[in-house]
Amino acid sequence: MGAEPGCPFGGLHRIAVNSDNVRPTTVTDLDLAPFLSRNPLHVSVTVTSVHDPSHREALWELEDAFERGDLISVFGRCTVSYEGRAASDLGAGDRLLVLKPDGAALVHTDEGRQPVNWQPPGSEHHAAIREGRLRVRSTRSNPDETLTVQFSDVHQLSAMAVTGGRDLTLHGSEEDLRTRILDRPDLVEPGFEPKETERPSSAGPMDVFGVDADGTPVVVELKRRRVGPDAVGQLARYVRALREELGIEEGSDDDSGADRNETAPAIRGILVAPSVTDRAAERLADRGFGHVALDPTPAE
Amino acid sequence: MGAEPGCPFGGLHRIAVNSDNVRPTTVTDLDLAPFLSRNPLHVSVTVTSVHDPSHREALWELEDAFERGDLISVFGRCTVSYEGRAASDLGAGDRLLVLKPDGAALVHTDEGRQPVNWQPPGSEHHAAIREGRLRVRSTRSNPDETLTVQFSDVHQLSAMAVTGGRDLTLHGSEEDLRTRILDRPDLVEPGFEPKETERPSSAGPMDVFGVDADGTPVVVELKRRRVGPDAVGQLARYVRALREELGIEEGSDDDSGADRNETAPAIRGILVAPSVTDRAAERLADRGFGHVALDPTPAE
DNA sequence: TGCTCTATATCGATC
DNA sequence: GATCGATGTAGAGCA
Repeated sequence: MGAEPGCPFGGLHRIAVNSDNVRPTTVTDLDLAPFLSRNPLHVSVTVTSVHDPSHREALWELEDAFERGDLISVFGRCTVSYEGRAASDLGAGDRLLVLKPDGAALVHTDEGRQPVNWQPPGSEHHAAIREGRLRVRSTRSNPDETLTVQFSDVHQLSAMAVTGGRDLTLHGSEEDLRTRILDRPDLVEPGFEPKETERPSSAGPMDVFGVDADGTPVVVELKRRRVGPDAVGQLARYVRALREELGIEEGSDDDSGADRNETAPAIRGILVAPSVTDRAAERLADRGFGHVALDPTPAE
Repeated sequence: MGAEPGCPFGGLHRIAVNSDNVRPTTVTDLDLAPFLSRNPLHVSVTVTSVHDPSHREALWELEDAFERGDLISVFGRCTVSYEGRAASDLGAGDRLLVLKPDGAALVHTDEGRQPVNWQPPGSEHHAAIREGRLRVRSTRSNPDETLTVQFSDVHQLSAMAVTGGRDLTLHGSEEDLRTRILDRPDLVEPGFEPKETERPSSAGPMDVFGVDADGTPVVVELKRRRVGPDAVGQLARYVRALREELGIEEGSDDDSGADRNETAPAIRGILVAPSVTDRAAERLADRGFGHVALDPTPAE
């Protein structure tokens, strides 16, 4: 690249000064805009970036990025307020605001996997300058919710045109567990025969419905990980619904397990999960349900 | 600010050229490092930013930012793989990687509130150059999990030292609902008297325990929003546990509601929530429980 | 650490 | 749009 005498990089690149904070912005495109241009730094075809922009600059860049459908990242000092299903306020601090073209908005601090405030996809982003601050507002309806981020300082704003590559392949989900059991029903118990998946009932669809070696109906509930009492309740609802549907007399529902064998429920329930908590095990025993320890994917 | 003849901004600011992609990097600090320095753009005391850096530059900046405990944002083209409780792979594409000093890592595409891949806080970030790509790896134990992001191109890397402002005040939570009920027990029903919150039981702590106008024990389950059948099951567990604990004969647990009044349970259950689903309403009726429609915060 | 439960949960399928 | 169940749920509180 060519360098002029006394200013080695004065040729292709421009340096603009923000009047309010006297910081440089470098522009690498080739157009010869006026010297004190506020144009942003275009570092490549896909990324736009400005450093310590004035609110006005930041506003322009945001609106352009909205227009382009860019993925946007803003570092800055801001306050955040949310009002909707709940309401929250967050005092001034340095944070990262991420704005997505699908309407999602995320406010991240330096801690936590979860954003401290957010707005789900489908929201609408708007930017404006109000009372000397850059205000970014994201709103949605049903439910009506508003997220407002007010920047006193924008340290860094970047926007990238994102293309493709959204095809995540995930292994080890509950679906893998179902596949595994349908492939090898004996993993549930010898003689188990799956008849139907997602079989409808008044309590909702059950994961796997089948019969055991004796021909007794079996409801199987699948969980990809260690489960608590709620999963037992879910299985119980399916079993109860099926009993009602088939007009089968209910087994005793109390804790007098002495005559469990005599009053064995005409429909069995089996919970398939890697493991269960103590409380869940108790409830399984109360209900007369079985537990099969099984992972979504085979151990190595 | 002073401008030298022929190069108006050659004084305080340096422009460095990356040998591999011939793009400028501006440095605004005042130290007089060698001309072709690879130093990043320090736009303020708190933010570091580099544009289209070489992998080596990006690596240096990442390691410095890790050292400083910065909040980091990286735009670039990358592949992502995860292995742990489950496993996943994601092909090449433009994404945003956020690295937090508490160990959290987030990979965001242009869609969704949720990161496409992530690592929770407590993980350890490591960066390296492998096979011509910049590899950022985040690992944790218990469970053992690894997230690997491999950049073929880094478009933009920013890091910010984040300070303070983590005190979120949230209103409209279940705690608000509890406060509201303790303040005005008549909102549950006239004559209701709260006795205890978080009262322990073998099924876990119940939200509110009290007595009604007749002195009958009442278990109150609170939900801040519309609820499904799971909440009824939860309430039922508390009521059952309390019956057992107090040695009270169980009310009938089936659907023969004809003699509901005669065998009325000696312990009542009330679900307080803005509304309930149809299925939940059925189960409430089955169990003989009540429902009180109430919001966490009063309607305007 | 393990267990239980909440969440502005989010997300997808299904009706 | 409402409902229901899965999630690599995350996160908090407590034993």
